[in-house]
Amino acid sequence: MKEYVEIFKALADENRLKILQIISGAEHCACDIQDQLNLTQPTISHHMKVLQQVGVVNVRKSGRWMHYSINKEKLALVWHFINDNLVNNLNNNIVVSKKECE
Amino acid sequence: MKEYVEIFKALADENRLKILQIISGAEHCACDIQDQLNLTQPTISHHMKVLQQVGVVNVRKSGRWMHYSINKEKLALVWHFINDNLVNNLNNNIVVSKKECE
DNA sequence: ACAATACATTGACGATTGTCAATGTATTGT
DNA sequence: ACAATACATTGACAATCGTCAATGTATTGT
Repeated sequence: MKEYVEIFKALADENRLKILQIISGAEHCACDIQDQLNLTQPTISHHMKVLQQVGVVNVRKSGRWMHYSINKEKLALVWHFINDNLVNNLNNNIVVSKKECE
Repeated sequence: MKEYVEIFKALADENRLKILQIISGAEHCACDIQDQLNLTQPTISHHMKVLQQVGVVNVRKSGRWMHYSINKEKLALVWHFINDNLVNNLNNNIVVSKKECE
């Protein structure tokens, strides 16, 4: 579960969500991302590292360029986590004795 | 989109995820949640406020008790946001001129 | 070899966050 | 009316986070 906490932390930033939207259509290089966001290069680099570390983006290095793309499988896991654990509660938790509050 | 940033911030905490799991099975009061997490009452109160404000939990007051439950519709929206905007990119973004990086 | 390019790393800063102790506010039972 | 209960609010603190300027590291083209 701590894994999902880290993923949600990575998603909990407007600029990182924008980055994911940018690369969700097609693979993009870091310079490309920088052109579309009003941020410095080190900041972009930092955000890409965060997104990589939690596994929601894939990286492909080619010469001087780093090409980033969405890791759909990872995001699908997040998708399932929300659905199974929070919405539908598939892990039918042994409800620890509910108090008599009404 | 900023709305989803706030929701992901709310989900980006281990104790708040635990709270959501606890109430995902059935409605629970705050004291019930406190019994299952090793946190003080003010901290629980704070977390519940965060979860309420972004709309992922519903509240029902009955006398001295506050009864919390999952807002499934809201979580379904999060679920769709990830799927439509990040994984499948349904809002086919007008790809701003990709540079000639290869 | 050298300059230019694409990106990473470091260090610093203000801002935000999770937590708690102390205190406040309704509501219930006697 | 009064004590007890369930929860909210306030204020404080350490820790984390987003950002940038400065600098470092590969890689390419000349």
